[in-house]
Amino acid sequence: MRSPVSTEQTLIPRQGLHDAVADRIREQIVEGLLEPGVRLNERVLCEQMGVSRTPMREAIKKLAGEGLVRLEPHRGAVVHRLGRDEVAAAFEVMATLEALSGDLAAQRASNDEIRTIQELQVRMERAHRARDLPGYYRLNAEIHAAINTAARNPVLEEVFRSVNVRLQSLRFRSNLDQRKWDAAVKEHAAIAAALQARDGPQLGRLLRDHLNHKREIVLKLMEQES
Amino acid sequence: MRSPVSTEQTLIPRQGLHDAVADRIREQIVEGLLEPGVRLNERVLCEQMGVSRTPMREAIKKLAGEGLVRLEPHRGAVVHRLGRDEVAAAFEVMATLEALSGDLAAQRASNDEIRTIQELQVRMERAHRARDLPGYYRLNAEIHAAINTAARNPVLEEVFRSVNVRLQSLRFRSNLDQRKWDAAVKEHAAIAAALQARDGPQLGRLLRDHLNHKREIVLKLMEQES
DNA sequence: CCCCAGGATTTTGTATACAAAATAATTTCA
DNA sequence: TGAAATTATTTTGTATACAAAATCCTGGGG
Repeated sequence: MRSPVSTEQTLIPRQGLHDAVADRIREQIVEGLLEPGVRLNERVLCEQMGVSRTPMREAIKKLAGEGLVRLEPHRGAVVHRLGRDEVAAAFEVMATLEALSGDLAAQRASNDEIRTIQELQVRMERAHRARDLPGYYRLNAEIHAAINTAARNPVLEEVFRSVNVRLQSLRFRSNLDQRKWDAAVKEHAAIAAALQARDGPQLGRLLRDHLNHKREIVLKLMEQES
Repeated sequence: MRSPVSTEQTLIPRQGLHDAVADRIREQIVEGLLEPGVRLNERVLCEQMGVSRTPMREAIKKLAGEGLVRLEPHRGAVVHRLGRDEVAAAFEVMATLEALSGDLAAQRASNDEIRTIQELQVRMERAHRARDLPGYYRLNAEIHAAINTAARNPVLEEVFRSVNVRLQSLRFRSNLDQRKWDAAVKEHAAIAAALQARDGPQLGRLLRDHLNHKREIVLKLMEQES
């Protein structure tokens, strides 16, 4: 299924079993292993992960706060199902947050950060030419995250991640067609250029449009599937 | 073992003790009863509220997810202290979210909602003339919440509340001077007018500016106090 | 054959018990 | 006397136990 987890066990300081368990479940939700609508059975999950119910329940409360699961009184937690309207709503918010992120990043990014992002852009274009979709997605996410970091606004960063997590379970399966893919890469080139020029308003506009296009693509895909 | 819990048990449908406890603690933090920096002692809080540690800990995890407290491994939770930078960051995000909220509300609000907001505006102006600061704050918050609801974007609404909660502990003590107050009311009149005209972009701009002014006021007050 | 009533079983919600880490207190030695 | 070390106490972290609600299963009646 997946090579040993290797990496991120010690990178980010965990706060105990709560967080480790929450991370595991979140991963399973985002990757689709836990599908929307299914109920989280505490006993089963506890046995799977070899922990008791106390940290498990605390983890589930955390995920509920993130909006990944919904709590039903006396009936446990179910994986939240994103409807068309909610996806549209989330993208509306994301578009605005990305625009702010870009605007701020253009003002505040260090030259080093800009250089790094340009480099990521080059590597992403390379992945695009190689038709390496997973690599493209990874680099794409890294670029957006880097811009976000360069915006020097921890609240924005946190809110951004919070909304983004819910959408990630969708994008995983959105293998877009070639034309849309080419267009997205083109948009990213313009984004990189605006950042290089430190043109905040322009970068904001481009990112907003970029996200709006992404929204349309995802919504189309959702309607196809249903 | 313990005297009956008395108050507010049935107002809002709670999901169990977790949420009830979380609401109580959140209230105490927002109202300043639990000051920034203090450590939450589980035993003490449990005795105060007459519950066991299990729901208490779940509640604290929830508050940590909301950013109101910070979890320190093996040392418990401390009430998060908002520094100048973080307040500025939060207002930057809020300004953008309010702008989006206004833009969407202008497009999507029902005539009924607009009427209701105009009415709130009238009552707020009345509170202003009467120098009724608490009433003013309450109506002010109601107007912003109403605009937010009219925007018909549940994700935005949730994110908005999430960021707003952290700032509420500040605004409580920000009794502004008369001139600033007058200016804010004037801004609100323009906001109400733009909503009436359903001018989304204009309403967005006004709300963004309004929040930016609020930010300056709050930052000034913070610097005075320190 | 379907539906529903009622008890058995599972599952969540809450409380308590035990283990490990951190804090506080006390003793010992320079 | 003062500081370090060691022990005692408190506090958090985790596991288990018990209560109440919900689900499941079975049997009876229409």
